[in-house]
Amino acid sequence: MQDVADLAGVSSKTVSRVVNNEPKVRNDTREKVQKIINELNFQPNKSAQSLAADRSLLMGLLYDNPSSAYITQLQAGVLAACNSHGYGLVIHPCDNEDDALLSNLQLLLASSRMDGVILTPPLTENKVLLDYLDVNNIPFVLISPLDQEQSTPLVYTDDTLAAKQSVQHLIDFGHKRIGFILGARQRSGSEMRFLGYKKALEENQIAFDSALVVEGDFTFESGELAAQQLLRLDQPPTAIFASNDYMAAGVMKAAIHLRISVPYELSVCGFDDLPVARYLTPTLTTVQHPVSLLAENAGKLLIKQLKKYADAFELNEVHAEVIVRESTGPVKV
Amino acid sequence: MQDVADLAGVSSKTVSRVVNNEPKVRNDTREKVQKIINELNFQPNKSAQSLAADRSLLMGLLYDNPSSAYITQLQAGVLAACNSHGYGLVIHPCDNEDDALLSNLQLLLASSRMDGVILTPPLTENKVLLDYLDVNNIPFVLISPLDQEQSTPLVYTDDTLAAKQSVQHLIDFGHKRIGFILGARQRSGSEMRFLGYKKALEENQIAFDSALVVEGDFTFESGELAAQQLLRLDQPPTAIFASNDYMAAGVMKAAIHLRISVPYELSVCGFDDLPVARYLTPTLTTVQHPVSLLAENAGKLLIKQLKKYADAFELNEVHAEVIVRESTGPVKV
DNA sequence: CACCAAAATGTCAGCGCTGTCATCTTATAG
DNA sequence: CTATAAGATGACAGCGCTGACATTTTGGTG
Repeated sequence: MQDVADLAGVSSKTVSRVVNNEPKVRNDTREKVQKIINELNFQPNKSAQSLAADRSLLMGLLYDNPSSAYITQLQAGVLAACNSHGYGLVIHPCDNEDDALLSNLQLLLASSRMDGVILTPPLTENKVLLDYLDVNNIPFVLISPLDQEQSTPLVYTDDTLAAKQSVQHLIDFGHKRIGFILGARQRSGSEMRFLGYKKALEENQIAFDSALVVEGDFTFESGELAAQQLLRLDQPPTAIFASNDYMAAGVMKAAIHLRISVPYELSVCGFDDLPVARYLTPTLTTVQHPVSLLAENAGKLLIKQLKKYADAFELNEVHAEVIVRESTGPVKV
Repeated sequence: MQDVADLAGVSSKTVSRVVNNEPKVRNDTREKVQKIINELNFQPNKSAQSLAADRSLLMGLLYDNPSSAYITQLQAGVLAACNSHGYGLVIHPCDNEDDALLSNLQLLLASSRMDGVILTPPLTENKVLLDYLDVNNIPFVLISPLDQEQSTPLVYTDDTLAAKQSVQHLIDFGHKRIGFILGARQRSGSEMRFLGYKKALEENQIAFDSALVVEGDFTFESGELAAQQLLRLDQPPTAIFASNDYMAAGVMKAAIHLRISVPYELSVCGFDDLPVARYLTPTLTTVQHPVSLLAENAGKLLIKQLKKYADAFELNEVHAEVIVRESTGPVKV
């Protein structure tokens, strides 16, 4: 830093100002310094910055999610936000059911001194955890919490619209009896996806039939059970919309065992576009969740809270998209 | 730290010595100080440590792997090693084919100042990268590199044995014509798995038939193509061993399309125990790769290099295990 | 018990940066 | 053209720790 200062003919403090994007630096000075910084490829020493400014320049990403595909997308998104703003990322897989969760976290916070954290479901509903963060004044951002009306900073996608669109896709194929498998109650997506299902029916003047709605909990097994229940109805559905891909995979298994051919006798639609969707036979029509983008926005939102002189971010709304593959087709005549 | 020193009646330097596990501290002093540390729940300030000692206490985990399941296991293992030794983890997904890989990495190293890195395939074969690390004196550990005889610190599992065992499992079911789908050439596992296959045949006096060996590249699609080729032989195999689960999933798809029932007419065996193995119908017999343990050992090995006063680790050999599920069964009579 | 080397402990500067506050420069009003 | 405030820059201490070196303590020796 002193090299830069000398070459630019300013004090190291001014270089610091430029590095930290502080105001009250004349534009030509800023440019001059920035030029030298680029030339010398100067990178501020993170440890020194942290020590002097008493902030770690670290953010934590806490998750308790069985889906590794979800996790890697999450990480990729948050990393993108971190990298472009000089933040480091501390990842922390945890177990929401574990009583020691909080004490583990305290240890982690004590040793890493993270400036803020990002929480994903189901941690977003963990009152004890949220209270702890509140009390200790640790800024946080929630990704897809159940309650999206709260005042806490949060990001989420409009699953309702996405679900509606994919049910519409089924309706366009002529389906009228469409089964729906609910997700775990405590996840925000569950309710929204169900709502989208109902909206699609409504818009197409198809009567809602509660017999066609079965509970699930996002696991493969629950999908299989739910499908068995649906397919044994007197008037079984011609299409099933599962609230996630694991349950859709379960539906496929049930169909195979009942010798029901997908998509000729039954259309199946999932949600999330997990890798498994591509490996099933037939491949699964599903909804691509922009997890990575969501996570990036969460990261930016957090940085905005942390930085004194943050750039303004436009956190565009993120859209989910229906991916049509082989598991959906016209209703059997 | 000063609090601890005062309470223990020693200088802060001695506390530092205890914290860093340095020798030349009398045992009773060490215990006394450690007791106060525990009581006060003292955590050394990482930034100050890094700044003063000129090391970041950070290690990097570099990977370019499409499988998110692999990645999360990897991370879990390395994190375990890091957490128990006061190290932080910087994760860095990268693209081995990208020409900018090195320059990105230089940036990363410049900003995070990682003390060492862990590389996974295929980065383990990237000469440019390895040279760069060598030249810049950045310690590294390789996970499952192609060449396990080199002098670089590395960890790997004995895929040969695991493959041999699962082929034995097929032979025990009475299979004699067993197809084998090779993995990508440049991955260490490919050759070892093939070797295990050949060894199993040999030990059971089954003649090796090159017509039963088909190339693949670890992708779903290549598995499907390979299976089509195998199943259209005049004397098709009664079992197929695929070098990973994605290809095994492709085999299942090919079987479904050719109306060959698994496991009644064809047994299928995968490798890696990826999540998809559980979601296929029938569920897939495969080999569980102890990736997490492997990664933990890699982390420990790296720390050993980095720490001046490292504890000694016993890096026990890690064993892969055959997981028998539904996709394998007795040969059809 | 004096002596000495080795072991144990302490002293203190300084790692590279930022916060605080002092100083200098500029723009604007009168 | 001066007065004044706001804007821009600089000087310097100190963040919490460790490395180098100084000092004290210990235990073994003759």
